[in-house]
Amino acid sequence: VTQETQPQAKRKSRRGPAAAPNLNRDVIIASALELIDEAGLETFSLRTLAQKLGVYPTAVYWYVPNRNELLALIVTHILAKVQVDRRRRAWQQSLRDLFQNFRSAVGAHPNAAPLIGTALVSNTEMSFDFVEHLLSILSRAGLAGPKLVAAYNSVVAALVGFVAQEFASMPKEDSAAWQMSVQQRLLNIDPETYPILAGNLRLLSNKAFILRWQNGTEAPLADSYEIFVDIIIGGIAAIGGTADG
Amino acid sequence: VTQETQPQAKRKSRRGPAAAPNLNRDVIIASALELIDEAGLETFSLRTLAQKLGVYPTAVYWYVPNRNELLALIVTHILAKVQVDRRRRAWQQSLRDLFQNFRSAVGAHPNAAPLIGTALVSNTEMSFDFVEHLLSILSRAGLAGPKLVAAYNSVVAALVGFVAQEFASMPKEDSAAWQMSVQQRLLNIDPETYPILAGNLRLLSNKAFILRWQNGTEAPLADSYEIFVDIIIGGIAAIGGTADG
DNA sequence: ACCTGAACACCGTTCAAGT
DNA sequence: ACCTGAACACCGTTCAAGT
Repeated sequence: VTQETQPQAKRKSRRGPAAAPNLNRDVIIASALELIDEAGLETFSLRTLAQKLGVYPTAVYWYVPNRNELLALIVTHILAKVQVDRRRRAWQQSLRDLFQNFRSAVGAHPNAAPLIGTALVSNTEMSFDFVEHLLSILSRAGLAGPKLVAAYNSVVAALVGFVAQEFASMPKEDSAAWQMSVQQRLLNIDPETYPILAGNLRLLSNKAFILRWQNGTEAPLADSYEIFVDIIIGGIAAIGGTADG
Repeated sequence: VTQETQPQAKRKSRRGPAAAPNLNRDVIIASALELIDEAGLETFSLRTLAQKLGVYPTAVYWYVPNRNELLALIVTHILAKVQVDRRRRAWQQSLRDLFQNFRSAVGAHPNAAPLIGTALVSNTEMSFDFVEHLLSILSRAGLAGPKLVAAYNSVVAALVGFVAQEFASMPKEDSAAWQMSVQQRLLNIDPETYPILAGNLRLLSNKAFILRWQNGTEAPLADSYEIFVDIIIGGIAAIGGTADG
């Protein structure tokens, strides 16, 4: 039953034996990301990737140590699009741009969003350019010492937290029945026990975490994100000034 | 070769045939969480869970529709510990408590932290108590309309973003070689190209995202978290006041 | 150096069958 | 109602072998 998984036959039938695979890391990463973009993370496997590449599954192991490392490489690839522009402007504007760039980069590959939250955290491949850029912004905000560290962690947490959740795939996004049930539960809320929720139901429905049935691809949270950035900037400004931690 | 996976024999040999499994949702969730706490998410499977329960893997399906739903139930179980206290105090203090409670709840099961980021987002099982509680805090902060929605999203993003990352497991936490390599890379940083990073290396090493080699279990980010909460509170106060969105 | 090919030890999930 | 038991269609990863 291994006949179906013989990629060589496919490749030869298409291009003839002269068409060497010419595999390499970039091709693997690009193909993997295409698969994830098209079909999502759940269906992604090294075997479907190999099939797309016209290669045996084990061939990938020549360029990538294992599946997890491949996923980390994909995250690096996605976040490489987060430009670090060195124009000297107000730190608020620089931070605003960073937030927008980050959201754009992740939003370009929403199906890969769940990877950001876990893989960025300790990405050795991640260039220090990002780190230095963020630190310089916060320094310009008047932060130093422990407050600088805390603000750095805060911004990273904020970036990842919002965007990863915004584009996180809903459990059964395709199921109309599930979407209906979420909406039904919201409509049946008791205004006595949940007055504020009931009073703002129209504003919150499908526009707030936990209370939505579509993710950022179909129902973007751009407005909330801008205010989110305002909150972070305002908060940093509030703790700034005295730089003694 | 299915002899090894016959749990009935084990059960009988221990307790005799009278010892019925008495399976139910709570037992399954508790056992699953124990396995995750002990061995991590990577090794967790419905088959190891069934083995622990002394039951065939398929028996679990009587109580849980599938693996993903089980993981969602586990998240709900963990976050149920986030107490909603209805004492009327300054909104700042209520928000501070919420952040601390959330971090404690997730920190009690760090290996399950990656689940929080993706599963909370659309958890239908999640009680509306949490939502109403957060909305009431933000109302007391003077927010209404679109700003209320945005602040709600911001707090959820902040809660999940920081804590999920703080407790996210490092790629090869057990590997001393990997830890050394991270530290080496940091020590070899060029102070010319990365002046701020180099100048704050001692403060940042193992205490900042991307620049650490241990997660929150071994190297908690409690100090950063407190300042993070200050930033969020300060930012909400800054956008508050005028409640017209 | 780079890829094939077979094999190992797993998975989640289904379905029919038992009790 | 609740669980067994077998089976299906997958996985990631290893290792030896080819070229």
